[in-house]
Amino acid sequence: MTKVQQQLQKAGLRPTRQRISLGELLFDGEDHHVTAEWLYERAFTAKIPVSLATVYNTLNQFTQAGLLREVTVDGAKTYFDTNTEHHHHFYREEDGQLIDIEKGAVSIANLPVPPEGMEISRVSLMIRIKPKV
Amino acid sequence: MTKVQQQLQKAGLRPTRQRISLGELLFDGEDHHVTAEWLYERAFTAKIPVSLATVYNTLNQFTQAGLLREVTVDGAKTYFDTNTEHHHHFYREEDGQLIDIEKGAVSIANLPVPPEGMEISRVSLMIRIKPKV
DNA sequence: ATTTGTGCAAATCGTTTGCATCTGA
DNA sequence: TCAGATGCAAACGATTTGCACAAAT
Repeated sequence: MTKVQQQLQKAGLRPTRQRISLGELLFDGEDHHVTAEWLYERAFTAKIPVSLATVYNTLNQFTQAGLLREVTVDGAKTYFDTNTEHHHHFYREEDGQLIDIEKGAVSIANLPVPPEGMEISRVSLMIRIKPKV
Repeated sequence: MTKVQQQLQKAGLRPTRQRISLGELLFDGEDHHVTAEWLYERAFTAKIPVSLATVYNTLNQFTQAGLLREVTVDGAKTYFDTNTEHHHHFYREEDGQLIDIEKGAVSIANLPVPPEGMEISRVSLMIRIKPKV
């Protein structure tokens, strides 16, 4: 039983062909920031027969299971980050790529107090970058 | 000539009925975070005949002209902020409302250095909040 | 008179869903 | 066996666009 299969099992997800295959593409030890579309194409070139709908479903399930973290950028696309630790991103405006910011490379001083009766759920910092002129 | 008309003129936008009306709704001295849909309904109840497409177009033009600032939150909706100064937001997860964070209430220590050949274009901090349990 | 804006409906994009069919435990 | 997963195509919601008509300079 592969590592991916174990992860799926622990998450209560049936280790089906497509979930295992997609899992293998995603969890190869590196950090990835993928869109559904990207993963779909990647699977296609890897000769893994899977539909786009299933890729979406699978990404959402993986996210629910805590295997991925959803990152929303501009409007449009949603990224899924294989690095599920809390961290921030650079966002390259030219091509829409996300780049991790090393944990600890930034710190936010004196977080503002949330309004009465509210508590902070998540803090996200996004640094948009563009080519120097 | 009203204030809004002057703003439009300065921005090189023809002061048409709908632009003036929408401008009046937006720039009433308070800060607003509006969605196209919201403004459309607001205009409707204010008996301003305008189509949703025109609301979108107008918001985009105002944004280009620097009269508004676009704020993207989750996926889906885009907000337009009448406060065009650089500032951050609380985001209420329960109802999707944006709340300004007073300028100077937060500070980000040691911003990370962008990758080679890149420069920072914009830094945005979004603090998601939820009701205390 | 010319240029620019507006309204409508159709088009687009990313994403989700309904449903019949398959598949893993 | 049989709940749960997959594929497809159709449904979706937010936003944009093409084009005929209307209004501003």
